[in-house]
Amino acid sequence: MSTASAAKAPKPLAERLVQEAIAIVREEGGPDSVSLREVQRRAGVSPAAAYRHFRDREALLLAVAQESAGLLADHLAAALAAAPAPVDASAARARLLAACEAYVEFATRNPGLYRAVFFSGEQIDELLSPSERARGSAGDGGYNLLVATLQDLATATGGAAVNQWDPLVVWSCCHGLAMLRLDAALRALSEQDFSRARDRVLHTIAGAVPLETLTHGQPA
Amino acid sequence: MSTASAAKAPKPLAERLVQEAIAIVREEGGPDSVSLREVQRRAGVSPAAAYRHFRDREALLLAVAQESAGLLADHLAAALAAAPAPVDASAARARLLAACEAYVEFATRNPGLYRAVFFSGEQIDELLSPSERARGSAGDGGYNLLVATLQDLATATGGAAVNQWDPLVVWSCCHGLAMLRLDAALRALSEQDFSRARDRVLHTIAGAVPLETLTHGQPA
DNA sequence: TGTACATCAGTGAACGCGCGTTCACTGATGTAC
DNA sequence: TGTACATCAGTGAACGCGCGTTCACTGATGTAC
Repeated sequence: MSTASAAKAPKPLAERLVQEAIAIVREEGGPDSVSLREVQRRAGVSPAAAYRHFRDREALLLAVAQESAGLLADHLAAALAAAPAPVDASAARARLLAACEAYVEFATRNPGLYRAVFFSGEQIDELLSPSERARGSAGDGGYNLLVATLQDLATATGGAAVNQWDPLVVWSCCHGLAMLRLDAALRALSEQDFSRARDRVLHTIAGAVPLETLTHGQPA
Repeated sequence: MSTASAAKAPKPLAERLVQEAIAIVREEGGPDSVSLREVQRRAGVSPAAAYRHFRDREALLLAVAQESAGLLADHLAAALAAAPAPVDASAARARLLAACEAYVEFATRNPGLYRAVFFSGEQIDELLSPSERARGSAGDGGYNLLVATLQDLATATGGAAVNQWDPLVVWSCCHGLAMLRLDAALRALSEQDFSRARDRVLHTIAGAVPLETLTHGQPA
C-alpha cells in the first residue's frame, strides 16, 4: 500500500544469477564447475538472459568472487567481534589467533566459496576498476581486518608500527594451510589430526609476528 | 650393433603422453587445461590410443602430478646440495631458508607445473596405492627433504626432536605465499616488491621454527 | 626353418554431450505530447 | 485521458565447438611346436 512497501519488488535477475552461481560453487567445490547455462537453468530463464547483465561468463564469476570475499570478510568480522578487546598484549595476540582460526575455518567449511574468492580470469584487468585492481581482484576479503588486528597487537606489545609485510606472513600461512587441506595434500588427515596441526601452525605464526627480527639461533 | 645399444628403442607411448601433458601444463598454467585429445594430437597418435595406457583422463593427470612432484623435489634437492652443510645453528637455519626460497621459486617460475603437483581428481582413492595415499596424492614433492632440513636445524640448535607439525608450518607458509602470487591476490606486485615480501615471509617463518613454545607476549 | 596362433598397441569412425555465445524476436514498461 | 513511440529485459532457436569415451578393426610382434 504505502510506497515504503514497494521495495518488495522481485530481486533483479543479475542478483539472482549470482546467488545461483554461488549455490553451484558451494555444491561443486569451485568456480570451475559453474556454467552459464546451468546458472540460467536454475534461475528459470532462457540461456541468453544473462547476457543482459554480464558481458560473459567471466564477468559473472568475478561478481561471485566479490560476493564470496564479502562473506569471508563477514565471517572474520564476526569472529573478531566475539573475541575480547585487545586490552593487553595477551588479548591482542588471542585476537590474532582467533582471526586466523576463523579464516581457516571458513575455508574448510566452505571449500567452493573459498576457492571462488581467488578466482581470476584472463580479462580480469579489463573488468576491474583501478582501485579494485590495486588491492587484488576479489576485494579485500578481510585483509583490512587482518591488518587492523596486527596493528592492535603491535600497539599492545610496545607501539611499534606493523611491518608492511607482516600481514602477508599471516595470510600466507592461513591460506597455505587451508589450501593444503582442501587439495590432496592434507585431505587424508582426520578432522582431529587436522585440528591439532592447525593449532600448531597458527600458534607458531601468531607468536612469530609482528616482532622485529627474531635473533634466536644466531650462534655465539 | 651391440645389444647394449638396443636401449635406444623409441620411448613408449605412455611416457610420451605424460611429457606432452606436462608441456601443456607448462604452457597453459595448470592441469585443468589438459585434454586427452590435445595430448594425443601432440603425440601424433589417434584419439583413442591413450586408453591403452591410462584408464581415463584422470589417470593421466595423476601421472603428471607425480612427475611434477618429482621435478619439485629435484629442485629442492639441488638447492640443498648447493647450500653449506648444517655445521652449526646459523648454517642450519640458512639451509632451511634456502629450501623455502627454492620452493617458492619453483612455484613462481613454473606455475602450471606447481599447480599440477596438487591435482587431485575424484577417483583418486581408487587410483593410488595405500602407501601413496598415506603421504598425499602427489608423492612427497620434497616433503621429506623439508623434514630432514628441520631435523638438522633441531640438532644444530640443541638436539630436541622436531615437532610433528613443524614441517607443516613451513610448508603452509611457502605454499600459501606461492599460491597468493600465482592467483590474483599478489599478482599485481612487481617482481621487486614480491621478492621483498617473500624475504620477509620466509625469514619470519624460518626464524619461528622449530623452537618449542615461544612465550613472548604472555603478560605478567 | 616354417607354420598356426595369441597378444596387444594403435586406428579411425562414431556416439552423445554440454557448453558459450549470437541473433532476430516479442512483449511489457515508461515517456512525450 | 489517450495515442505514438522508444527502451530494454528476457525468449527460443540456432551456430560451431571440443571434449571423453566406445567400438570393431588391423597389423605387427612374439611364442609353440
